[in-house]
Formats: sequence, structure tokens, C-alpha cells
Amino acid sequence: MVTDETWVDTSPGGLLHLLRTGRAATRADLVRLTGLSRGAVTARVGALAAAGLLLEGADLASTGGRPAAALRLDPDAGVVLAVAVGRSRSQVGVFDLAGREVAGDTRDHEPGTGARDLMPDVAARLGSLLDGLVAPSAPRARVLGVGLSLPGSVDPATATATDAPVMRGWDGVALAPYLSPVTDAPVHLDNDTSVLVRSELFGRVPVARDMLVLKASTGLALGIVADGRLVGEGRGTTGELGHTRVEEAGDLLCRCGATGCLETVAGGWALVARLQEAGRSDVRHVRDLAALALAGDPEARQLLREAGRHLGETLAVAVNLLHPEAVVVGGDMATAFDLLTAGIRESLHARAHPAAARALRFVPATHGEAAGLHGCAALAIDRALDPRAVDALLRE
Amino acid sequence: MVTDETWVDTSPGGLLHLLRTGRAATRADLVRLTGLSRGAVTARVGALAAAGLLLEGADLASTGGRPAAALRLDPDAGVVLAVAVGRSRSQVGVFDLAGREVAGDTRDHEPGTGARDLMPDVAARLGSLLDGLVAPSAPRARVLGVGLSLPGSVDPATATATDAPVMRGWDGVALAPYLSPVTDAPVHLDNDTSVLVRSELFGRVPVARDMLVLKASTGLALGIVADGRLVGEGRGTTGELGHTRVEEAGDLLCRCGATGCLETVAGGWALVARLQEAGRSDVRHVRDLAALALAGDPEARQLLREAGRHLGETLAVAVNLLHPEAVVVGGDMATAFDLLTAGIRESLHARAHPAAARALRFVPATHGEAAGLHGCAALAIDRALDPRAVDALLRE
DNA sequence: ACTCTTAGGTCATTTTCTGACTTAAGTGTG
DNA sequence: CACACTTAAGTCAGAAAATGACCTAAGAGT
Repeated sequence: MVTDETWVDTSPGGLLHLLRTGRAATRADLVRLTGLSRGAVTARVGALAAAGLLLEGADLASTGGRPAAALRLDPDAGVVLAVAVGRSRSQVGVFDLAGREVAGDTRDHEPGTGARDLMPDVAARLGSLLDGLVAPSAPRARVLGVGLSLPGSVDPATATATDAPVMRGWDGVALAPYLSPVTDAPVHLDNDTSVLVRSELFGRVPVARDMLVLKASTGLALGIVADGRLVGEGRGTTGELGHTRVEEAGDLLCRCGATGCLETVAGGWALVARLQEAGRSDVRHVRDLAALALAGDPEARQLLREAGRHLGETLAVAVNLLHPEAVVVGGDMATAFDLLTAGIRESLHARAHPAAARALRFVPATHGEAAGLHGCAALAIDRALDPRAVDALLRE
Repeated sequence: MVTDETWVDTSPGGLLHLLRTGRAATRADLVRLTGLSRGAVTARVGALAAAGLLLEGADLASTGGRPAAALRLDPDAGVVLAVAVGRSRSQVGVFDLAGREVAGDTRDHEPGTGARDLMPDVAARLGSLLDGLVAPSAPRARVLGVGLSLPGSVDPATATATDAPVMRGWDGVALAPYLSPVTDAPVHLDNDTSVLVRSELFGRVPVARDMLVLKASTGLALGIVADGRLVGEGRGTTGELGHTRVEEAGDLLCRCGATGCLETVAGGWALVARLQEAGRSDVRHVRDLAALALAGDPEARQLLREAGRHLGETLAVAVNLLHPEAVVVGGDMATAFDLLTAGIRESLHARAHPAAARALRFVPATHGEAAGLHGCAALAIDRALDPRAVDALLRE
């Protein structure tokens, strides 16, 4: 194995990538980082600017000499579409290339709604969002890609769900065709947790080079970032956390059909079920549960904290194995961040290596409720502005 | 994040890397893989051959046209030294650049022997191994590097152990100076498990792009390979498996000072202790235990199988999280591979996702008892023949 | 014997990069 | 407040490197 972490892509697309990810901001930075000569950098930057991808911003503060001109991607060089489909909710949005939401729409649907029913609706909503945009003259022409996420395993190559037990009516359905009325830009599908991880890594030097991204929602999943990269990127699956058998779950029946899964004691669906059994029929969704807890409901608080404790026990193995610096908490339960992490911390300190547990920081997902959607946008943008894609664009 | 898995290093060193790792064997392969023109490849191959790094082997079988000339690294362009220090044993060796052991020596030492006592001995043994070599005229001059491994955490940058609770007398001692009488080639230190993983990845297309490498020896550790790369490479630590608290261990006191660690029910030291308590004072080491089990001793077999079961329970979390294709089993317990994996399989099927567990293959470590040592050699070779190092060499 | 296929070398042309020179635009100082 | 100093960035001739058309080599198939 070669430690090529010092390697930098010196192609024009590579330079744009350095600028996009915040590792460089000026031509001088690029010269330093790439080892390229000033001339070569000037030429590449010129080409990127000519292609309308790069903007020369205001001068930065001087550091004792001539102030550098800030370079940045032109966020309006195009837009991407983002679609995050959940069990009972779908979010769609239009994003600029800086990853900012330009327009968006969230709608609930009946759990169990299949692709054939939901996707035309998604396409229609995307279409009207695009039509509603004022600024760009011909917005549809400038759609550079679509990022789509689903719970469960997907095949990114064909943009098809492959194993989505929670999403009946999606397995094996090719999703790209549904979007053809809106755009013929490439459609990228990934797992909902992968996409959550992406939203944390997008366009900046990440919080930590090694971290875990917990998606605590209806189900439980874990994304792993090692050396600043998403582990298993492009495989369309992420860490199954929810269906590991744990002692405390005993013989409780899980929605996956097995018994004793972690989800039965710490998954959102199980917590909601527990409240409902206790007569709280107003609680229909994890979001309701989290809201109740935030409002001070003792039962909900107790449940979430307990869930955190159970979660922490399994998480401890991951922490020991990977020695991450941080745990990012996303998903619907993350609304009650403090409660959940308090529980996790508790059992982590009991179960994991003391040094590893102590050093751990807990951070809420950057974009909160819309983190998944932002991740979908990040997916599409990263693909559209992939160094090699940009190079190909410039060659035209 | 950019999926640069399709990226290939087209520098001369990059070509050598492609040849070394078995992804290319002929000039034509290199042309196909790199997209470089024939001329460019010819020039680079020529330069590598002129530097004495590359050998033109016999012609390969024709595939309907002129047979291709096989290119391969000259395995005798240099040697590397390998040193694997364990709790009670040190292995040293001289390896050619193809990773073949040219000379080696294994010696037991008193557990607890410090660096100050052992390292001069290691250096002396390396010196006499080198002196004993017949083939190369001036062998010491051709030592391209030293690979060294220790149990516990290390700082690769300074070649110093940072946290080796099992290895008192090694913490904070810079190891490179001890080897200066033998060679002034660079000394590379890594964790024993990292090095085990390296031995699996070295010089070939790996068994699986995603796999776990279990080191089951006195202690328990896990190396993770995702997308063909060692996760956390260069951090000098690997997956702590042994010190995760598990239910079954109850309040058993671990050698780390805590209670309830997995090691207390599945670590080699604990199994040996258990046999000794039962009056089997002839069993002093995990190797004795494994040997007994292989010889049919029912008590030893029972213990190993049980250890496998405990191990599998924690391993299940890793399997669910990472969906590996294979688990490579190394370490002293791996001698009793069948017993151990039978136990692991059992609880894995009970605890992990059925699909993930079913697809899993169990494979013994390629180099058996000497896997760690081979890994040390692999470390030194990979560093010495790193594309950028080779490029630098050619520029001279 | 011949044609086809694949491997591999050669070299003039083209592409690309460097590196010295120049301009620009700020800071600090006597 | 002129003047040296520092940092940023553009320009272009010369140097370096890659390409791609053309060539030879050496087997298989018929």
C-alpha cells in the first residue's frame, strides 16, 4: 500500500477541487499545494474561468504584500437536484454548486408508497421548483445532475434499490427514467446514510479525518469516515447498526423478521411503538417523539436516553475498532441531541477503551433535518465537478 | 469526495507499482491501464530497467499475436530487513524485493524484556544474517529499508512505541538508533496488526477488496481493509477488539486493568491461564494451547471453540458495519484455524445480518506463523518502492 | 506461404511545463 | 511620506515530455 495522501491532482479539475474543498483559496495556494509553476496555474485558472466555472472574488487581506485574489467556484455555474426519499417523507430541492438550497419542498406520504406512485410526483415537484426559479434564464438546461437517496441498499451503477426491506415497492425499480421529464442529467443514487456522511464532508476540510456518522432515525445506521474518506464509498450500503443482535433486546421481534435486534430497543420505530402501547396514540413518528422529549415529556426523555445507552453499547465496538475523533449524530432522533448523546456517552464510557471514549467529540449533523437532502446535493455536485469530469468539460 | 479509484499513477514509479501489485505484467498492459502512449511507456520502462529495478522476463504465451515480454521488478535489486517483536518472541529476517524470505531467525525472550535489552540483540542478529548472505557482494549497501512491528500503538513518524501496555520498557524509546550499526536505511515502525494486514495485501490483487484481518494471539485485534486499503494506515494503531466490554466476561479482571473485557474470555492469555488453573502447567503459551488442540486435546479444543464463539459476538458488529467479503485469521490461535472459525461462524450467524454472515469467507493468514514478519518486510518494501520514492531515485 | 493479430520500438510534431523577468499592490519604517 | 520589502500574479522563450503515425517482431490460424 502506498500512502499517497500527499498526492495532489494537478489537472485543472484537480485545482477546482482544491478550491472547492477549501484546501486552497488563491493562485498562490495552488502553486504551493501542487508544486506547479505559476505559469501552469495561471493557464489552468484561466481555462476554468473561461468555462464559467471559476469566479475571481474580492481581494483577501494582505499578509504583508500584494493581497491575493480569492478564487472560488461560481456557485451559479449550474444547479443540481436533490431527492431524499424516506419511509414516510420525501424531500426535494434545487441546490447551487456551493451546496446552498435554492428551492425546496418536503411532503409526507403514506408509509409503503412504492416508487411507481411516488416518483412521478417527485419529478413533478422538481419540475415546478425549477420553473419557479427566477434568476437563471433557462434553468433546466443548467441542471448538472441529480442526487437521490433511499434507505437500504442500492446499486449506484444502475440507480436501483437492491435490498430495501423498509421500502417495499422500490426494490429493483430503475429510478432514473422517472426523472427524464425533468432533466437528462445523470442520476446518482446512494444510501441515505452515505448521503448523510457526504453532507458532512462536502466542500470543506472535515470536522475530523476519522469519524463516525450515526443516523438515528426510524432505523439505525452508521457511516464510517477514515482518513477523511467515506469507507465503502460507491458500494451503496453502509454500516448496519440496527440489526446486530444484542443481549438486552432478548426475544423482541424486529421489523426485519429476526429477534433480538438492537433496533427493537433503540430504533425509532420501536420507541414510538412503546409510547403508543402506553396509550400515547398521538405519537406517530420519531419526530413526534423527539419533539415531546424536547418539550420536557418525561416518558419520551426516558426512552431516548435509554435508547442512547443501548446504542452506545454497540457503538463501543466501532469506537474501539476505529478510534474516531468525533461522532456526528444525524437522523430524526438527533433533534434530541443532548439526551441521545448523554445516553450514548454513558455506555460508551463503560464499554469502550477509556482513552478512545474520552477523546470523542459529539457533534450534531450540520444541516439538521435537511442533512440528507444536502447530502444528495453534495453527491450530485461532487460527481458533476469531479476533477476528471471537469477536465473532460474543458477539453470540449 | 471524489471516486478516484480509476485514477492511475502514470509516473515511472507508478508503472513499477502496477507491475509489483500484479495489475499489469507487460508493456501492453501498462499502455492499456495508464492510457499513456506506447512511446511514453517504453521510455519509462527503459528508465526503470536502466536503474536496475526492472527485469524483462521470458515471453508470455501468445494470445494470437506476438507474445508479450513479461516485466517484473528485479527481486534482487535490494533487500529489506524485517523485525517482528512480540511479547515473548522476536523474529528477524532478510527479504528480497518480491517479499521472499532470504534469511531469518526466531528467538524467544523473557516476557517483559525492554527495548534497551532486546534491540541490540536484534541488531546483532540482523547483522549476522546479512553477513551470512552469499549472493550479493556488498549486502549492507543494498538494504533499502527496515520494517519493524510491535504490539500496541506506535508513532510511525518517530518510530517510537507510544502506548504498549503489554510491552513495558518500549514506550517512548526511539528504535531506529539501535539499528544504525546495521544500516542507515530508513526504519519504519508499525503496529503488529497493521503489519499482518500488509502481508495480506502485499504484491498482489488482494483476496477481497473489503475484508477483516483478525489477529487472534495473546491479545485480540482487528485490521480493516476497505476498498483494498488498510483503514487508518499510518496511524500506528488498529482495531482494539480485545478490550471491548462484553456481557459474558462479567467481572473478570483483564490484564489492561479493567474488568469484563472480551480478552478475558477469548484472549490467548486468558485461555492459557484457564488451562493452567486446571492444572495444565505445561501450557505456557497460546502456541502450546493451539498445538494441544490440534493434537486432539478435548479441553483445549473446547476452550478454542468457546473463544471463537465469544469473538464472533463482537465481530458481528464489525461484519454488520463493514459487510466484508472475507475474514483473514492470523495470530497464534490461527494454527487451530478450523476450531476457531467454527466458533466464530456459529455466533456470527446468530448475531450478524444473515446475508452478510452467509457471504463471508474465512481464510487463514497467507504466511502463517511468519505472517507478521512478512508484513514487516512488506512495509519496508512498499515504502522503498513507493512511486514517489522510485521517481526520486530515477531523477538522480 | 499468407494473412491476421498482438507486442513493441522510433522519432518528428505537438503539447505542456518551467523559470526568469515583469508588473501589481499592499505593509512597515526612518 | 518616500522607499525598501513582501507577496501575488501575468508573460513568454526555451526545455521537457507526450503523442501518434510509421515501422519491425513474432506468434496463431488457414
